[in-house]
Amino acid sequence: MSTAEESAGAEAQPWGEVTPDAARRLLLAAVEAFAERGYHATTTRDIAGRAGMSPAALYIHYKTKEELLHRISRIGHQKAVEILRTAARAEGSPGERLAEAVSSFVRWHAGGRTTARVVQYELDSLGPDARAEILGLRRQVDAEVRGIIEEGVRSGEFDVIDVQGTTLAVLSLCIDVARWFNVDGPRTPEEVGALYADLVLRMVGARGAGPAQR
Amino acid sequence: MSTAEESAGAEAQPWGEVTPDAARRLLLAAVEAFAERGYHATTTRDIAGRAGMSPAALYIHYKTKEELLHRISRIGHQKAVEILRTAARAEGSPGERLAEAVSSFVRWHAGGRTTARVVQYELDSLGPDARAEILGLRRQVDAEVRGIIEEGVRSGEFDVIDVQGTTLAVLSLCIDVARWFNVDGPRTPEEVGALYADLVLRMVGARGAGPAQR
DNA sequence: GGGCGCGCTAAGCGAGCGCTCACCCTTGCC
DNA sequence: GGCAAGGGTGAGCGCTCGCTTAGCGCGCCC
Repeated sequence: MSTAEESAGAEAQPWGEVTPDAARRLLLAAVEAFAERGYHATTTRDIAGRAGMSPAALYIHYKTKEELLHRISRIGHQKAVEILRTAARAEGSPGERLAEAVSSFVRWHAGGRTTARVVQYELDSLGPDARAEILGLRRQVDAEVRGIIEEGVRSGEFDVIDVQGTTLAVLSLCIDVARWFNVDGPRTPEEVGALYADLVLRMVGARGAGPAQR
Repeated sequence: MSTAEESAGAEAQPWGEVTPDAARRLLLAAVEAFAERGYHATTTRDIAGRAGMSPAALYIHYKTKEELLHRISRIGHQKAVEILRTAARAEGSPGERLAEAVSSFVRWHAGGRTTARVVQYELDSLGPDARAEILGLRRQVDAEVRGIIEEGVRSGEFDVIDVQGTTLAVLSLCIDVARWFNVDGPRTPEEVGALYADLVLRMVGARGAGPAQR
């Protein structure tokens, strides 16, 4: 599996596990291109060009253009699950863990916006088999967040009627960051993460949430 | 055909203003196709086929494939502005108007998911001029929601630190409904609208929000 | 009732697509 | 030095794309 050099917040080398160096450069170029123009509008010539290689070089490392997207999507989703799982299994109250889950998840979507865009918005471009595999990872993402919220409800710290609907809304809020976040905009990923953590605590009716209590 | 799906959202005649009948049929076919596969993955032959016409017929009513997207995007954004403006200018407290704005906006995204998908996610497929025009409409959307929140803050009914950031989050939450909503899923557009209105009132710290008080 | 214009189609153009293939370099092992 | 192996390239295949053009049928006005 992955090396244990993981620390919260900092993605050291996101694509370090892609082993032949040329394959990693191609994958990185594909992430950029897919995020910028979308999967279908990206040509294999464009990907190879960004990686400084000829169009044919792509097919030495990947069978098809779709395999590139599949690999990107799988690695990205695994990273998402890992981020949420780390926050969910940390110590602290459900409110603290939910805040940490949301803020780190948002930081990932804002800071690695190119990757997150591909991961979250190009799912439909995958074939049926690949999509089915990725949907399994998405269910894990949902389960981690739902778990924290359920715990908070059980302990009385949260006040939520529709747990599944609220889980969906929380994830939806985080994921949509990848659509609108602008690196040149006025907010840093950290600021958005903090704002969103506060908003989510309010959504679940966490005792002590909001600025009025300070 | 699929015109029946529009009835749930109570949109009377969504594309009534598109005047030559064949042009409207082509536009409707394009909305379906763009929503299903994305703009770049949709062929002009597919659009014409869905409308029951030959590929060349498209170019009698539209100069290019992009003009179709532009028209759809403009009409859709105008509808979005209209929905929010109606709610913003209604009578009632800021909380009541914000709840109505969110629930009707969400109902539109869920009930007319095909249209909303194209409107919200295919903006980047437009050329620079068309995109600039649409971005103007988006600023109006933002201004309507921000206006309600500012009013609630001024009157003391809401408790919000970052008005612009919260506005962004509220709109983001509504818009992302178009990504995940499933017509065959367990929730109706009305249910999602009601849930989201409640969540948003909690986000702005509205006095009296949340189920505990009900 | 003949000419005209409108809405539409069949056929096809040039371009660019995903992908393949024959061949060329380097590298490392004997 | 001989040579196999594998990463890389230039050229190009078959195909489909967005879009164009020549022409057809038919309602309408004089």
